[in-house]
Amino acid sequence: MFPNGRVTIGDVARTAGVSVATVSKVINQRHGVAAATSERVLEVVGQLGYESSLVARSLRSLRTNVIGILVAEFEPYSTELLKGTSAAVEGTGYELLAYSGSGLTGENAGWERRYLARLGGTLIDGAILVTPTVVDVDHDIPIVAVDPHLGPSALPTIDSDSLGGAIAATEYLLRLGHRRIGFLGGRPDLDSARLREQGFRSAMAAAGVPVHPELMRVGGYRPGAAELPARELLTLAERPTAIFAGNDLTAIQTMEVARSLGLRIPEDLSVIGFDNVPESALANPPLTTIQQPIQQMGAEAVRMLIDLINGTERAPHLRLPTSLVERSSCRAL
Amino acid sequence: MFPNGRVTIGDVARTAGVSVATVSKVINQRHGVAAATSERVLEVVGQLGYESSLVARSLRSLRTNVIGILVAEFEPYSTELLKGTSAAVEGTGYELLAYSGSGLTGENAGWERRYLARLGGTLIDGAILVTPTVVDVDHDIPIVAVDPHLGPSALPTIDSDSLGGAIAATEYLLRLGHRRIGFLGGRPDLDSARLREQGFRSAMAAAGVPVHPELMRVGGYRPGAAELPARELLTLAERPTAIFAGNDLTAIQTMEVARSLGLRIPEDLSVIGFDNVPESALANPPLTTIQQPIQQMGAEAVRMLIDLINGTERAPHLRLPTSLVERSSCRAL
DNA sequence: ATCGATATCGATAACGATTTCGACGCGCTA
DNA sequence: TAGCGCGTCGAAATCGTTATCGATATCGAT
Repeated sequence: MFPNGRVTIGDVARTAGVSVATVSKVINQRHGVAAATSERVLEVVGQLGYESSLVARSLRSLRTNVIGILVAEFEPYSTELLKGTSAAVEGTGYELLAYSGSGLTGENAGWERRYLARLGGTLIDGAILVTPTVVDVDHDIPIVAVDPHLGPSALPTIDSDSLGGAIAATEYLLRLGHRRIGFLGGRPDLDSARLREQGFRSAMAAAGVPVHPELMRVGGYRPGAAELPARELLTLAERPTAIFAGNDLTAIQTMEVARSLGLRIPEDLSVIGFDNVPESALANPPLTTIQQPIQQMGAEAVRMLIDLINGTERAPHLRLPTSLVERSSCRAL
Repeated sequence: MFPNGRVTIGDVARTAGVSVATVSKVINQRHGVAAATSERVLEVVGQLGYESSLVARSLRSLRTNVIGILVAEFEPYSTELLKGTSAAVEGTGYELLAYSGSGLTGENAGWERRYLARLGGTLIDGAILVTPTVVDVDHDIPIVAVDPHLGPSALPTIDSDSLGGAIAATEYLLRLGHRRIGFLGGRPDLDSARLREQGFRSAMAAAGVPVHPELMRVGGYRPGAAELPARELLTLAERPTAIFAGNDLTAIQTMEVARSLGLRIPEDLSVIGFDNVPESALANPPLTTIQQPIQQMGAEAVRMLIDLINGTERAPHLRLPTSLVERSSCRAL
């Protein structure tokens, strides 16, 4: 019926015998249009199956009722977060748009800035940044950071008690009799990674156990990034009896490397992770780890962001508790 | 520096002392601009940190190098799929945009059509529809359906061997000695749900075991939707000794209902699911289920879609195998 | 009958980008 | 010297929508 395939506001206007402007008003429920006209327009809209283009709309106007969540890639942590945000957005009138770039890895830090710019004037009314590589962005729109970058953040943030969790994990290994404990850190630019290392060190110090520099490695949070340091750690002349990994992905990779080296878990090596993503229960053996309430963090991020959009003020920082979940990857020495 | 906060192509043009058109040509590497000019423009682009707006660009032109994946909500199945697509998109030059609406539930079938329209002329070059509620859409852009709707689909589709998987699940329960087996179906408009029921029936028939109509219920795939039918099934005068659930979410809910009714699993009731999402291993007890290669399905969807966009032809239907994974939710009678 | 207040409506300018096409300068040839 | 072709560049149209604001119609009051 229409040459383009797409039916535009112009088509509706022509069919209904009114102007484009009037149709726009009807759609957006602005006042200043007669009830009869409005009804006629709405009928045509229904007949033609017109839907206003999000792209064109967002180019012109300010509100889109869409909130964006920016992740580097969809790995277990960010998808867990996505589940939480998805559930929380239900019934709020907002829609969720998740954006992930390819090749946004390691070297090109600050990609969120570029993406926020690319998303343009406002495809989105606000954004959630997951494990951002920046501490600040031009506040064109409200932004909430989950698991924020190092340093005093200008952004409202949500994280979990990494310090306490790391202490709990370390004390757990200590209690099992381990003394030679390897530490496989996370993305070094993340506040959470620093706190986890700090928690590890302080728990070790409190127990009077020295930490050997050779046992401190950095794994990064990306899938694949932990393989090399894990291998280095496990082929040391004097191998650690336990490894505390900065996140579950790293821990799972460590177990794979260990197995490829002929080590049995937990008999020859204990491994503890951090996050408690669902995959950890699938690992072989099931991973003992520190749980973060990831989905809840996502939900809180949404609530905070919407409050920010609406101008309702709220505490700009929220820290949720962590807890130990014991499975089968650790054993007393 | 710039009133708007955002730096536009116009700002770049003005600063570089050229026209907007020239800047556009430089950005898009069109020929017809002198090397010296090009260099100067690129320098200004760098200085100002200009990024072209995806919104404005997509309004005017055809390609965006973004592919969209439309899901009703981010539950375990669709997020698993997301992981697969995310990994597959890496290195292809495409970016991934996941869109989920709120309140897109049950009653408003055909929401994909509206969304595809809303996404406009082309914010995206192609789309992946996950468990769509429609069998067909206006092919404005290439589209691939994962776990498609009932009926002969005009769309290229990807699914897994639901029939074979359901037969395997049923035979497994039969082998354990169960005869009175309840079936908790999935979204009835999905081809996979129909095939799973069909597989169940045919395996039962092959074993000469009658299926009682009172033991056939429909759960739906949504979180929360299975509670009522599960309760009905478990409070029957003559309770089933085993339940085959149409997907893992349903199975997990069934186990929760069972526990709330004081039933122990697997002592009093065996439960088997379908999908093998990571959450199933976290369930209590860990769920025995039929595995679909969900992430692989996502990866194949991306490959197929990109081939479609590029015009490279490919088989329009792909079916991946399923397999049984035994955990602890089933027991011999 | 005329005026002015109030509703209703539409022409038009943005929004930020891409693309077409004509203008311009320059060197070369007839 | 006039004409032609070529390489560069920019003015302007366009995409679909919303916001502004002037134009028209309606109607009660004087």
